[in-house]
Amino acid sequence: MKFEEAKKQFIQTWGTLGSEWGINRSMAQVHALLLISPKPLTTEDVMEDLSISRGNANMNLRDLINWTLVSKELVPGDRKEYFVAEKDIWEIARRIAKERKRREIEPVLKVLGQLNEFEGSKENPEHAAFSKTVANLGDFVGKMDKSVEVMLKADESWFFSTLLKLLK
Amino acid sequence: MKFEEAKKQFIQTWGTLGSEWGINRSMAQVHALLLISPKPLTTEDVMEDLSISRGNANMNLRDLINWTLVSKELVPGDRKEYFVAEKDIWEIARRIAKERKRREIEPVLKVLGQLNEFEGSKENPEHAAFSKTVANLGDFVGKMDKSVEVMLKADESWFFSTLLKLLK
DNA sequence: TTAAACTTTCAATATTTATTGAAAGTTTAA
DNA sequence: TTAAACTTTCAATAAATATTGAAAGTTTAA
Repeated sequence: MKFEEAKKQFIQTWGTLGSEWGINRSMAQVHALLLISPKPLTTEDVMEDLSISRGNANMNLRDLINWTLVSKELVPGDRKEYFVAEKDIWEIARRIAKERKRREIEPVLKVLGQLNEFEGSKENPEHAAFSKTVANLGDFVGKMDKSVEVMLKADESWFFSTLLKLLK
Repeated sequence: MKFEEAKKQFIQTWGTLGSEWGINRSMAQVHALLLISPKPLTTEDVMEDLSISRGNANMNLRDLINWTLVSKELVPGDRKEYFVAEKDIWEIARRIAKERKRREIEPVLKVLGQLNEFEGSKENPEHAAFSKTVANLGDFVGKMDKSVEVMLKADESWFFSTLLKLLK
């Protein structure tokens, strides 16, 4: 396989994976492009390489910056903004986990807590089943939340070695 | 909060979470509905409770069955099909993890493996950066894949206690 | 200042994804 | 058998989401 083909396939694969995980395809592709670039890229570079519009490139770069996966970089003597991606995969995973914890897990945890205080009677099977499910889920999501905290505090080698040495 | 309101909010919250994770909103809502139902439900029950069409209800129930999160149940003396959800949250998590591993992680792992065999030169910085990123990602995704395997073999109490006792 | 270089915004449009509902298909009781 | 009860399919439609590109906004060098 030629380099150009491999590059295309990498960007496309990462885009597909992104959309399966609720991330906009273009954003994942811009990320992929920056991940494999040895040097900072401009908005124009991104537009050309991915054949997308200026507005689209700009928006996705801004989103990636919000996710703390990409940062702006200044090149002395040049007015353009350049962009670089964090390259350390473990650091990327941590930043994504941190954001999703904050944006998704925590709000759900809050709602589940509130829902357990509804006015119901133990005699009513509907109410009883509801209580039980909400409590179990709250418990589980709480553990997931704590697990992500462990991951955020850990370093890569400790985290995986703890898990993996248990697998024959 | 009254039961009916709590129920609505639960279904809505689960639907939102689903769509954030690349799962169709209706499918997550059907799942939520079955999760809190003390008894098996028919397609009609689902249609009415969620105000969705027969086709939609049928499709999402079929999808949930494919994900092994819901199963058909026969009620003697009744021709209708009834549906029940797996209620054990840990079991649900394992089944989802198993499916996503198969559908998403494994294909990506395969592609990343192939991409490392592209024809490139060490001298070319583009090629070198590409190799490095692809190799690092392959390594990381491989560890994720193994971690999911650990989870699939483990039981809930072991899995979480191993992780959580490390968190003060 | 100012005008060129660059970035951001956003209404219009295109694309993708989900939903409907009626028709076709299947199963079962009699 | 057959016809009623039920399930599935799928083309049409609606809804949600992403993308465009031109205009507005901002920054900088001179």
